[in-house]
Amino acid sequence: MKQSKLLIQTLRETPKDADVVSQQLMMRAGMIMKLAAGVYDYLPLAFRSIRKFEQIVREELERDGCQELLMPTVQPAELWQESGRWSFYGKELLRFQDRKGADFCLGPTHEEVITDIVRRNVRSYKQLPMNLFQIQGKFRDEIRPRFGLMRGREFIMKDGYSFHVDDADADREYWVMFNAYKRIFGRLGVKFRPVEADSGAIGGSFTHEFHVLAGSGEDAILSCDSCDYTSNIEKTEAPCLPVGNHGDGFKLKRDHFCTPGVIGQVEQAAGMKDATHNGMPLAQTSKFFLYRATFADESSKLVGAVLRGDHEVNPVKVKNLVGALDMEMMPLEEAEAFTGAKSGFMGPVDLKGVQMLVDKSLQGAFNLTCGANKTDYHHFGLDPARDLPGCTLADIRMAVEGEVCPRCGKGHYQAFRGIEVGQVFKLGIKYSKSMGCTYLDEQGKDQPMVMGCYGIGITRTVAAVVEQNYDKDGIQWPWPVAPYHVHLLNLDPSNPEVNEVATRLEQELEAAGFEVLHDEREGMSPGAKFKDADLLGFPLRATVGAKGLKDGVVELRDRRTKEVRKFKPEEMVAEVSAARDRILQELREAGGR
RNA sequence: CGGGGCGUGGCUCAGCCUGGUAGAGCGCUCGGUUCGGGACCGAGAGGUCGGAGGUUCGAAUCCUCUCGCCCCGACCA
Repeated sequence: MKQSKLLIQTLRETPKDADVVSQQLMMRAGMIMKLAAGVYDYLPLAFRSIRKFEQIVREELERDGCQELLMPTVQPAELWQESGRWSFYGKELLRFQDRKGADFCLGPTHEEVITDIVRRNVRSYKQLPMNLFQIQGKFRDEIRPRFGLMRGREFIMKDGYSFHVDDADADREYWVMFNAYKRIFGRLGVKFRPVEADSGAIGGSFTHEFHVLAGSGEDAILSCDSCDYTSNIEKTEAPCLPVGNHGDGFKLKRDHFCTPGVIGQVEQAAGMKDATHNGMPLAQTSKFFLYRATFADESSKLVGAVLRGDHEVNPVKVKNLVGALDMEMMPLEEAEAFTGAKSGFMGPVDLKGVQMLVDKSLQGAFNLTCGANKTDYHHFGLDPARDLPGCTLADIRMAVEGEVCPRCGKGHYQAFRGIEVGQVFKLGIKYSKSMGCTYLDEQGKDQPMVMGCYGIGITRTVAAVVEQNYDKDGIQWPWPVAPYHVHLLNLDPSNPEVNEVATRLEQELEAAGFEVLHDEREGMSPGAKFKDADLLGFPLRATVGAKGLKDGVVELRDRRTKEVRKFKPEEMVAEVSAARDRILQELREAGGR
């Protein structure tokens, strides 16, 4: 490919609204352009990388017998009403009407459509299992799109769905997909981790997210340094860390103390072992949160969470524990009206109609302090077991880096940041049941199919690859998803000899199966071409110039190691092949973990 | 949704406070000199100053409304 004909405009300056590295570099490299908030053009170079990654995904999924199909982006409301999600899916679902006033939406995901397809085409257990996938544009009207391709509103996704006769077979397929995903991300040569994740209240089954590790990742991951327990912090099991009870084992009766000004000092207070404040010992504080949880049947209830003062509540755990569909903190004014105390003096005692959850690190604790639900007063001597009848003891806190892993009891949590690029999920019969996707079993009885779903964010993965592969000069594409393999720089295109050699090398390399971008643009200084080549970041850069040819040599440079080799033009194909083999070998060794 | 900021040529931005001929650098076109890490000279093309309304002799600039974009927040009871 001749670069003079390529649709590309590299930028010397960073566009001002690009806030993450992948977005900055891909915009500067002329790969993507922003069309609207969270909506991007994928220009030819980016599209090549996208297509290459899609191809990897296809190959690995087809190895496991998955079938590719393509569903429409526009979906009728009826299907969503059938599954019940038309009303539950929030504002992320972009809805609109056609000229007749019929409701439609842009598909953010395709459970409804695929379930409809399968229920109309599959009747017998003999046809199962079946695993179908598509690669397609999705639209989710995010509250706040950001981070370029990593959190766009429109993006390309691989979504796959499997259908099974029973739970056991769905579980089997889950692990088949789990391993397929490990191969897929392994082939990219990026550092990634499969991560145990929150599966939400529905189904309650297990799920893994696949994360590409990158400092700019939106998700926090904790990984045990001894066993292989790795999980999203939303889900990470927190070890039980009981407080030593204050008061030498004397269980005090609960009483309240005037403590004006003790607000928002829980953290500090908890750190001061023997400190007192207005006569109130602060060694053992508790903190308290009030939530309103809403459920699938549109009912709602109040939920209270009680934790050690120095611990952080994990709202996802609280939400799942009560089985809520959605949960939010009670607005301050409402909470003040409900408890009768100003912020800083609310507490869990004697609140009616509140499901009370107590973090398990408070098991056996007594003599705790807590808000007294009376402004300027705190209780001292709180004993959850005694004072909070009907409370549930559970893990509701956020685990923290460095804590002992409760799974193996030996290792400690290490923290990572990750970009979620894939997820495998067991759906169960949520959709097949509500939408009547059934099969006839061997007894001729109607049974709902058990489903699994499997997603990979294609465009997000490509961005994540960039997040993990760049230096100050530009991108460093891993071979498998590089837009081109070789950037052939023709430094003197007006020099007939140089031009002849460069053109011949382009043809030879392409004949040998390499993808070559030949920079034969005229009137550009060598420096400018080098800068552009670094920015675009193809794995290999071949240089042909008058200066080199005078000595009978051309050059090959590795974008990553910056190693340069000089040799005769006729050795180019062999040199590129050798470099490719070496790069792919290193990639295999680095792949996976 | 709450708070803050920004909309001026393809990109980065100045001009606005204090109203009076729309600017710079990069990029683009043409000519020339250069030519191994973003060269230089000269000549050009390209802008309803996001949009609407208002104030004024006169608005990129002041006022009102509106649209778009960006950032922060939306867990410490």
